[in-house]
Order: sequence, then C-alpha cells, then structure tokens
Amino acid sequence: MLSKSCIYGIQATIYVAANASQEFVPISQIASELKISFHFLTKVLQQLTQEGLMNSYRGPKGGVALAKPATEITLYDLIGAIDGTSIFTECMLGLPGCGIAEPCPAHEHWTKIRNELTVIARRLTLETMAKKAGELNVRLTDEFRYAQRLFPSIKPINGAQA
Amino acid sequence: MLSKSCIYGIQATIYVAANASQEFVPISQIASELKISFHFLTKVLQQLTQEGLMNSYRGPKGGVALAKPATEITLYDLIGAIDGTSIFTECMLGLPGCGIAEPCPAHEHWTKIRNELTVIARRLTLETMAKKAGELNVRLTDEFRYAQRLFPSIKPINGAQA
DNA sequence: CAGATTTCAGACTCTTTTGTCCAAAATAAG
DNA sequence: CTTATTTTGGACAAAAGAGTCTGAAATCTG
Ligand code: SF4
Ligand code: SF4
Repeated sequence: MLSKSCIYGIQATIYVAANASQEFVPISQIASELKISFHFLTKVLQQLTQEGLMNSYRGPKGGVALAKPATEITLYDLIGAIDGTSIFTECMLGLPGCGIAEPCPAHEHWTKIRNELTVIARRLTLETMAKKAGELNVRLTDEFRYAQRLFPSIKPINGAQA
Repeated sequence: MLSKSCIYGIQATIYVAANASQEFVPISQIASELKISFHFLTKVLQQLTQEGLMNSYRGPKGGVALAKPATEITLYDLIGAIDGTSIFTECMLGLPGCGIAEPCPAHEHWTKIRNELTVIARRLTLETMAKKAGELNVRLTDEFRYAQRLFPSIKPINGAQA
C-alpha cells in the first residue's frame, strides 16, 4: 500500500515531531533509534526537504526539523511528497483517465473507500500522530516505543522485548 | 495498491464471467482482447486455478472457466488469491503483529478504511462486476469496453479511440 | 585555520516485480 | 496415429524498488 520509503518517512517525521525539544535532529539519531538504514533514510528525508516539508542544517548541531508547525503537516502531505498522490486518485484497476465518464466495474464501490482515505489523510496531522506516539502502548516501529525512550523503566505492554 | 498481476487477474476474471456463453475461454483470447501479455497472463491465471477459483482445460476447445458460479466469487477472493490478504490486515506502517494492543499512531483512523475495504471486497461479487462491465460506458481496460465488443457499431463515449 | 560532524549528491549492488520465451504434457479433430 | 491447439512449468531478461557506500560541501568547535 505504501512504499518502504514512505513508511520510513512517516515514522521519521513523527519521531521528529514528537522530539520537539531538539531544534535539529540528526538523521543518524533517527535512523539508529528507529532501526532504519541511515543512508536510505537520508535520501527519504532529503526528498521531504526538497518538497518543503522539512528544513535541514549541515554540520555539528545540524540535522532535520519540521518546516512548518506539526499542526499544518498532514499525512496526505507526507504520502504525497514521497509516494505521490496517485493513491488518492487511482484505485482498483488504475486505468488512465479514470472517472465517472469511463469507470471500471468497481468504480462506485472503490471511490467510497478512496474518498474516505483522502479525507482521513487530509485531516490527520503530524501533531495528532506525534501526540498519539507518546502514549504507552503505541509504537512507531516494530520495537520502538516513544514512551519507553523517555522513561526507560517502563515495561513494554506484552513483554516482547528488553 | 494492487499489483499488476492482481489487476490482470481481476480484469481477466471479469472478462470470463461476462463471457458466459463460451464454456472455456482460451487465455490467448483474453490476452489479445484485454491487451495483456499472453505469457504473463497465463501465469496469473495458473495461480487462480491453483487456488481453486478457476478450472482449466488443455487442448483445442480448452481454456479457463470459473470454478464456481460468479455469485460465489468475490473481489476479496481474487485479491487474496493473487496478492494475498495482507492488504486487508496491514495498513499504514505495516508493523508485525499489529493490533489494538500495540498500535501505530494512525491505527484508529486506518482501521476504519481497512474495515470498509474488507467489507466492500467481500460483498462485491464477480457477477456484480461482470454485469456492470456490460454497461455502455464501463471499461475493463484502457481501451476495452465489453459493450463495444458485442455491438461494434457503438461509438465510445468520448470518441477517444477507433 | 584545522578537525570533526553532518547533510548532499551520485554511483553502485541486491531483491522483487514485471515481462518474455521455449519445450513438454494434454486434448480434440481429421 | 498424426497434427494442431492449448495449458503447464520453468528458465531467462528487463525494470523498478530497496539498500549500501563513497566523496564533496557546509558548518561548528577549538
Ligand atoms: S474504481 Fe474508478 S477511479 Fe478506481 S480504477 Fe476503477 S474506474 Fe478508476
Ligand atoms: S494502522 Fe493499525 S493495523 Fe495498520 S499499521 Fe498501524 S497499527 Fe498496524
């Protein structure tokens, strides 16, 4: 559904948003905490800065930061910047020039889902997700829980990892 | 969202269902009408027969046919047989062991979409899609409209092709 | 200024998906 | 029985996605 690049981008952006105390967060820190390949993540985040969603700063004390307040960046923006918006415009058969004038046999059913997806992605802001990411049982990646990072004494909810 | 294999499989299956007059439809016919690579489509349909959704028959007068009535094959079955059911169980971050116990920050929003997708895919039968495919403006592929095949004198709705 | 840190840019490899091709097995028809 | 047709099964090639690596440019610290 979403490409790996897109997933990494979303995870990293939520991480940065939740990490509001640091001005610029080094990509190496994000990559090591989220267990994403550093070089790969670098390229993904470069794309986000080129799309104007993040700012970057080189050198010591450098890193990446959100280009706008977390309330003004939506999931739609993130997906659109990395995977493109085709997920919001195409669907089952992905025929060129889809629309009610020349639909595929599932058009009326798929559009319902597609529209709901679009509405939700446009409404869901980084702030909302970052806030959610701070809750106890919520995880950003297979093993990374933000609450555990802030309070290392907390035990994971199902004891799966150290 | 769906792989090419899956899209081809769905298109071909709808074609077969709408083509109820022929007992076995040769893959070469499907491929040439739908403008899909014959050899590639062959493999996709082999998978559908292996999954028990289609029957095949070799030799002259051979081809493929639905293994069950079109009312009993759903979009869910088709997608599940080719792309697998992960699209109905995973979503935004695709973390292993997703669930309410250890969700990602978008879980509650995504599950709404995922559930609706699942419900629609389970309800949408081949018969419904095949019937729809017979309507004038509905197309199965970029250029293929079933109504035009049955009545070649009909002009396409927007005159895009011969 | 010198050295350390960090993003930037591009080349490169590995894997998966997509697409092509060929020979063998099954079947119908003459 | 022979030939033509059609699926089966696998090998193979091309393209796209995912991941790795190296060097250059910018920036801070001392
Ligand atoms: S559901 Fe509608 S928009 Fe989606 S592929 Fe079919 S025709 Fe196009
Ligand atoms: S939305 Fe829920 S099911 Fe989907 S990836 Fe996130 S946690 Fe998993």
